[in-house]
Amino acid sequence: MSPRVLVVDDEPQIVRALKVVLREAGFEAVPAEDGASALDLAAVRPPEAAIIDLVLPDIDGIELTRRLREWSEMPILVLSAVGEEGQKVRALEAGADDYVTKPFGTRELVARLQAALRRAGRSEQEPSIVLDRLEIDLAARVVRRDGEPVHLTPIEFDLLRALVRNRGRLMTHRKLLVEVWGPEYVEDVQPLRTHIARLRGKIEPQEQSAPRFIVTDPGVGYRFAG
Amino acid sequence: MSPRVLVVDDEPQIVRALKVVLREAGFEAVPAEDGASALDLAAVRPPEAAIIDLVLPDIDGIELTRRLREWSEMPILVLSAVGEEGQKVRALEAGADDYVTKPFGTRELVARLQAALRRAGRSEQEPSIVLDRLEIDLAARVVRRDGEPVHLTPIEFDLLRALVRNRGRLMTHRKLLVEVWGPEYVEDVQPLRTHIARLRGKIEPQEQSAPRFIVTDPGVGYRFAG
DNA sequence: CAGGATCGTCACAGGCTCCTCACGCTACGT
DNA sequence: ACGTAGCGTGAGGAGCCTGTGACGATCCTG
Repeated sequence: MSPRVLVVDDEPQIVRALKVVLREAGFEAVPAEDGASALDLAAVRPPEAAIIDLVLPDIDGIELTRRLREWSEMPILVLSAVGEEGQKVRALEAGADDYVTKPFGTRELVARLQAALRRAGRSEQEPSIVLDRLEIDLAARVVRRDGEPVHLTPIEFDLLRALVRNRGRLMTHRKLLVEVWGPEYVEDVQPLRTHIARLRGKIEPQEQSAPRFIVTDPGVGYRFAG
Repeated sequence: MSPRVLVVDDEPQIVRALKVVLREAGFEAVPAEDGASALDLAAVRPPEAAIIDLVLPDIDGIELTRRLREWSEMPILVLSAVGEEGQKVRALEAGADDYVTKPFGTRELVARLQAALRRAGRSEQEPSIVLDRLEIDLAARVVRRDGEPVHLTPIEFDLLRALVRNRGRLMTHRKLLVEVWGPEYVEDVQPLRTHIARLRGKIEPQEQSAPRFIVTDPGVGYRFAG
């Protein structure tokens, strides 16, 4: 079952274009041509996300955003034509998750939609993990060892989070570098090593011995033992 | 024990549908088919919340809302058919927490119900916190140090509240800026720093030392030590 | 066994974030 | 008009985070 995306726009060609784009990206577009029918559709069978044009025949996109936000936390993207950028702040205040100016690339739109969905799914509830005497609360960004809070630097925590989110699975150097530093740092393996070392020094139970949590996979990457 | 929700409606099919939906969402539905029996049921064993149809055999939903409000602060959702939107204001004035127009999606209804319960749980009792010699009463918007009231400016108090509501957890610069200043100020970290400094000056026990309450997480944000 | 590749560790220097403080602006009440 | 409260801004300095490069250890391979 592909995720449903409510598309609210009164220009048929835009709706048609979005339908195609979304289908290719694995979404099902649910079209609505004005605010009232959008609210009805969303009420009867709430979609996973919504793309809303700023200008609609009845109420404007911002008002529609506000109405949906009254009861739903679904990701909402607002579309606008050029020259309407001034509305951006108001749209975000009303609860929109992102604001896209026409003309937009279809790939950009899909990317933004997926990013919003990822954020929504993630904020739900990050897992809190306890093993041995190590305690990791990703949401609170807190790590404890033997009950005592351990201070981690930003990179150290992001690294640990990337590993823990995929615990049991192998994380290649490449994946870790992209996730923590960004795509342009794919080559810089040495800093990664250094930070892994520092992280181990803070969370591994005993010095001078085989790591319990962060295991090295020589030539490939690291994995968090879950 | 799942929370009990009073469902007042004289149409058996609606009641049956709501029963199923609520059970799936972790609630127990307590059905009543008219206002009189609803009042009886609520009096005998008060539910956590109520969903009331606008049209009932004896008294109307608004009157029932008013009667319940005389002694209860439970969240109340009023249902109405299309064309009855004019009643919305009256329902809210009578003390309803939300107003849902049929046809409604089951997930929307549940979302609104949960939102209302969240609001109720929050306003009911904003945590009043005492640690060391600091006392914070969020509901009363009062802060004391050693029993003496401390004056906080609006921004300072909102900042403290955002931190205290999430105490123990890290609040990123971004989150604090959105919560206190609004989404359009996401970038303005320096003012945040300044106000944190002023706030610390007013509530931290000793000058010239490591903060006891508002702890800095370098590169990420702040957290309130709870 | 020899060579090479990968990895862990360490000290260090640069840079960035943060705190503090003084100042100017605005809104508001006297 | 004047004073005050609340707020944002910028400079300056301290402290911490981070990347770097070198070195030794380990493992694999030929």
